[in-house]
Amino acid sequence: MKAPRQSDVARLAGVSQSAVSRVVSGDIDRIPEETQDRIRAAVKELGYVPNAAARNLRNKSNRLLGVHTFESVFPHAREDFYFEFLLGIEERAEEIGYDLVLFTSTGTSDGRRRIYRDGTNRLNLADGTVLLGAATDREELARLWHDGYLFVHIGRREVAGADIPCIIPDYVSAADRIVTSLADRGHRHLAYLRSGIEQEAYADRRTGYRNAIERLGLQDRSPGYRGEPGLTEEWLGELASGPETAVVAENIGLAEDLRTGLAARGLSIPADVSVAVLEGSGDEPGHRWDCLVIPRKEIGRIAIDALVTRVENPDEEPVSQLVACDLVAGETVAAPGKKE
Amino acid sequence: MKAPRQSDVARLAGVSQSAVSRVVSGDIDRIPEETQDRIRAAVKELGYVPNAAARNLRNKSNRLLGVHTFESVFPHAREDFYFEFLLGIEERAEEIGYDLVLFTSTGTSDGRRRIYRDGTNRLNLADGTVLLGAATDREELARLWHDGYLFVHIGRREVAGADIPCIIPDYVSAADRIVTSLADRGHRHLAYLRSGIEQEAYADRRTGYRNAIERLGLQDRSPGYRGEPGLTEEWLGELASGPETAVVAENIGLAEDLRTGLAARGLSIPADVSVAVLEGSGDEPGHRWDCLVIPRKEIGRIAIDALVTRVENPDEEPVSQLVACDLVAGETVAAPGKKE
DNA sequence: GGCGAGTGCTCATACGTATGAACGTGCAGC
DNA sequence: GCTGCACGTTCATACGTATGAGCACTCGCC
Repeated sequence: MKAPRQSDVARLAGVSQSAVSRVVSGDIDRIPEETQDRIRAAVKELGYVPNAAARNLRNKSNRLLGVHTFESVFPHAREDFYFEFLLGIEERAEEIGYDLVLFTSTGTSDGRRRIYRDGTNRLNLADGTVLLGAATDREELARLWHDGYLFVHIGRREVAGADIPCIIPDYVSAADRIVTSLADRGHRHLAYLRSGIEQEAYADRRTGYRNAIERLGLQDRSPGYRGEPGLTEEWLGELASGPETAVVAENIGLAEDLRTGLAARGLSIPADVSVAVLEGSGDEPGHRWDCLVIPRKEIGRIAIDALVTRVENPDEEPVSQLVACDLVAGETVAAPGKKE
Repeated sequence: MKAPRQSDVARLAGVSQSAVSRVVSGDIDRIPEETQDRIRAAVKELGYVPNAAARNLRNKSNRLLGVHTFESVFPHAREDFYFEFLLGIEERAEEIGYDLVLFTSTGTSDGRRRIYRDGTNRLNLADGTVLLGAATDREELARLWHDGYLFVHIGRREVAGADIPCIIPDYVSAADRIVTSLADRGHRHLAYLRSGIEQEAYADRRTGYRNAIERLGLQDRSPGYRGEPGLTEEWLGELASGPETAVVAENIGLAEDLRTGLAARGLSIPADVSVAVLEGSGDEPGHRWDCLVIPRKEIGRIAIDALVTRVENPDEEPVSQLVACDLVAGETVAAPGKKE
């Protein structure tokens, strides 16, 4: 009942184990057709299948790529956040013949996931790993990098002293282009509605916004991208009474709040104020925001390719990649409204 | 730069490789605290992590569970079909400290996935595998079983000569209860709307339906569950002119078609005809069907538990499990209508 | 003092594969 | 007939781990 080995096949075919190994793994330069056939017949008869663990031990490659998130992979609240990335990851892995390991064994009781646990890094089971998720643990990332482990991260992550290879949605350019398109529509006075999130992706949004404002000589006064995060009454008041005709919001949640707040003041979108959002809106019901589109599936595919490149050329310097985000027109941007 | 091995740790700690092995794998009965500490310190200093392949080769166990579908795991059209199963699978795997391998390397150019490919069964990399999906390949399933590979299948699958261990949504009972509830509402003449799908899950629906009809002495005349599949004009005609006051449809698609067909004849649901569906309807927009609920997440969890039980007790007879489906009330069943 | 029972550790081996080196054989060329 | 060479095959080993068996030593007890 035990699985047959190469030596079993060899005995049946009347050859040595190494001959079998050569045939099953394709190193057949010096093995005549006839012997090959005999070996293949024996393989078939015994139902031999190679032992992956032994192969891996012998070689050093697994054709196994890891996927690690610091939260549950199949997510609950953040469903659309991960899902599309995974789509691309799976699709590309399948195309190039790699399997995927979902690291779920690293869960702790508090719902977070740790890579290192009692000193053990389970990730080393795979040839390399794609890391993703909002809740990245910087310390672990740094340690992983210092250990020389092969990985790429989806989304930009900066850690002092480490040069993390990332696949980065180009928020800088997207934010710039969104501001530019508002300017093209005639808006000269903008406001930026920021969240409380301090993360590279948000820093990039702010950079892109600021760049465009300065380059185009637009006005971003109060409330401004430098202000306090969140949507306060004070912020709304300034916006309502100020000259701003357009708002750029960091994410959909903020934009929704903004709509409510404006409505309470008798202002509507986009008649009075145009609003663009620096986040993909997906297919949520309700108004269609003017926003950017993160090509998540594409990014997943690129991440796999980048990882495999690293796996196959371990000595080359890792390199981060920018991925362009498209802009999508919605119903929330118009020419400057009556407010002006 | 190469990953440290137990022998490296051993040298540093001034002990033998086997002592290191004993400590890292917890066999410490006869190793004093002090030595353990020295070894652990060395482990930490070198950043030693066990080599999964070697462990697996030696042990035969990996703490790695496979997930194989015969279609793309992260699906496109069938999104909700797989997704909830995966949720449960991941959740449970995390709880019990196993990792998951998504077998994506087995894709063929035609979009299907094969387990066996040029004689190699990639699955044997994992300790065991959860198989799921509508497009199960019977032949591969049989071969897998005959090879003694450890797996469980989500959904009932029968293959001649093999006793496939399955986690089975109890469609028999659910269909029975749906008919019973229709009878309780006063319906005596029912019709069954069948799809063209010939699969165990549909056979079970039909069995449950027939059981209840017979047990309760109800009438299922034309068009009946034995009839031709699909919704034909003829079928509709018989229904419209016959005494039936309720229809049990095999799936949502059929039910939607039925609604359209009835409307064309001036009949509405549930005023004229009550309709219950033998499939979960999810959160689709539109009318809320009276239907059953497949506890997909729960089934995913159970599948993992069943698989792990098999992995840990390979000698025990594999056993299939039924999982009860709840019924959910919608807006499509009422007391027998004016038609009667 | 001799013996049994623990304690702390090491030795040696097996798991299944891949592969460079080596070996034997037959044949062509001088 | 000896050398060189291509061909077909096998030998031997390494990959990193786990573990039963075994060794050396100490302690307690009669």
